[in-house]
Amino acid sequence: MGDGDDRASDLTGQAGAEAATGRPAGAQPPARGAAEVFPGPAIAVSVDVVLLTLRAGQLCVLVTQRASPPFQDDWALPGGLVRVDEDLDASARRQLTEETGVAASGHLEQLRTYGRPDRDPRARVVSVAYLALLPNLPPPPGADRDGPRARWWPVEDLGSADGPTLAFDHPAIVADGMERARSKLEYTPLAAAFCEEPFTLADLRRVYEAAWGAPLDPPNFRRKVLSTTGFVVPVGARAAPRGGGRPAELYRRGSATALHPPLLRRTV
Amino acid sequence: MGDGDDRASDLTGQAGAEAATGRPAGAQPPARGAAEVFPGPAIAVSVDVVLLTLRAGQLCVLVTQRASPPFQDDWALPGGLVRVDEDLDASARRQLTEETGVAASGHLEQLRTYGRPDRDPRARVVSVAYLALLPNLPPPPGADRDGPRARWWPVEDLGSADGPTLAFDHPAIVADGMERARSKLEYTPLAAAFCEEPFTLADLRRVYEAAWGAPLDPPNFRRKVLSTTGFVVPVGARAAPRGGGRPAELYRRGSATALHPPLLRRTV
DNA sequence: ACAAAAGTGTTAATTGTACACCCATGA
DNA sequence: TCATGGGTGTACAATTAACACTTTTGT
Repeated sequence: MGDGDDRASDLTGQAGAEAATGRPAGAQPPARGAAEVFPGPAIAVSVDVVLLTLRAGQLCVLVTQRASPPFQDDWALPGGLVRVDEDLDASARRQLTEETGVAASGHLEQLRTYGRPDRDPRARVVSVAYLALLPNLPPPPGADRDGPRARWWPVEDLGSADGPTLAFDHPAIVADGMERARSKLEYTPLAAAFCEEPFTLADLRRVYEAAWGAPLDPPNFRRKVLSTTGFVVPVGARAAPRGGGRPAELYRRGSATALHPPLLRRTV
Repeated sequence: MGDGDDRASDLTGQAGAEAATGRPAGAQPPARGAAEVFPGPAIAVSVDVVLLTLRAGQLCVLVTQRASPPFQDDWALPGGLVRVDEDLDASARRQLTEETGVAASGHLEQLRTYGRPDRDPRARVVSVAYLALLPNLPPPPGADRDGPRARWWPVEDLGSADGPTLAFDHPAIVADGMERARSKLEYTPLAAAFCEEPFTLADLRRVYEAAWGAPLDPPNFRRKVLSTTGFVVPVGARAAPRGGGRPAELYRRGSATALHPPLLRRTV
């Protein structure tokens, strides 16, 4: 190992803390912050949340408009610095609620951590990205409040000219979040996270169709879903028909966490 | 949002930096470290690497024995602090090489980030875990050197009484790494990362059998693999037979990044 | 010649796909 | 009674799983 360069890089998970601080690592009260133990320039830790929902048959992502440089007027994911005593998951929920007023119920999972040294021009910031999925929310959350402007953008518009310009490395984060969501639809019952309970099988099918951009055969979809135990459970009631058509049966989310066999996309 | 609590938590990805520093965020040279921009207690960022390999038909993980508290004499994953100007991926490769002498070629991917506030008793450390897969390495890397003792442990022994005690939250990290590897075998050609080139289809099959703990039918496995374009490419030679039996054809890794259709485990 | 491992062939069972058809409702 | 969407039935295609059989080597 080393040829004299900083031993502090050896710390987490193994020996070496006492080399960095100059005293035995074990004989001290638990430190409250890393700065007390590891001197030198620090790295900030933040979370960013990719919140996806389904609105009018389109997959949409929540973004807020930046009020100041860098990337002024561009659009950014909700997020912010993690507090010293705060768990990462809790931080993601907090940022979502504080910044957009979205109740942080629903599905939330860690996506990936982004740490390119130049991803934020102001400082070294490592960001833990989260993926959140919610049913359609009646009000565009956080719009016309005095806080940052927040709005939904259809993911379809993200690359196009009339779409938003995303700040930082958020284009890559959103793309990764989309891909995660799309592929998790295949082998988990996650599609139901986009549906408000109770929902119909057509609601559920439209989630897949919006995410994959291809129509699915309703009869076969129905059989697939119902043959997977624990995907959905019937609620014993029917939806009010809207504009003709037989009323559909209603379901709620089941207890399954994985789909066997998976519900595979046709082409790739 | 806020009722007076720290606006600095609002920083990354949106407005608020100037609130934390007291000057415009855009009108300054790029900061070299977050500490200059965001005062207050810092969070340390580290990487930990779950390095898996196949030895004698058993899936093994590389761990080093801790020489000092906390968790003295327990076993820990190779890892350490990320440098201020260092990319996360580069840091993972560096730690692996410095600490265990393992050439960081081969597959390396980000696994997940672990950030429970109490996961390191010394300080708040957020750790970005990586998963590395390598073919069997002739010498137990880093063994009988003056550095930290490093050795392979069969993952089978991890839970048992005669197995190692893992430090910190490393049991969970290793478990997550195993599960990631096991499921990626299904839908990516990652199994070949465990094989030294050139390899036989029997070598490849043994990877699946070790990871999933169940035998696979050799004829059907062969057809599956060969029918997936880009999984493996024939090298045009035969292996030397070992102790009787027809010599097997040799292959090397192909260019495919995904398996369609996937190679699914029988039961779950 | 026999054992062992690689590789080929064949068949039955399972699963996926396409689409015809019936059901229940609003207009 | 027609249009619309929900739900059932069914035949065909594709894939998988199981295993018999042939090939090529070492002993």
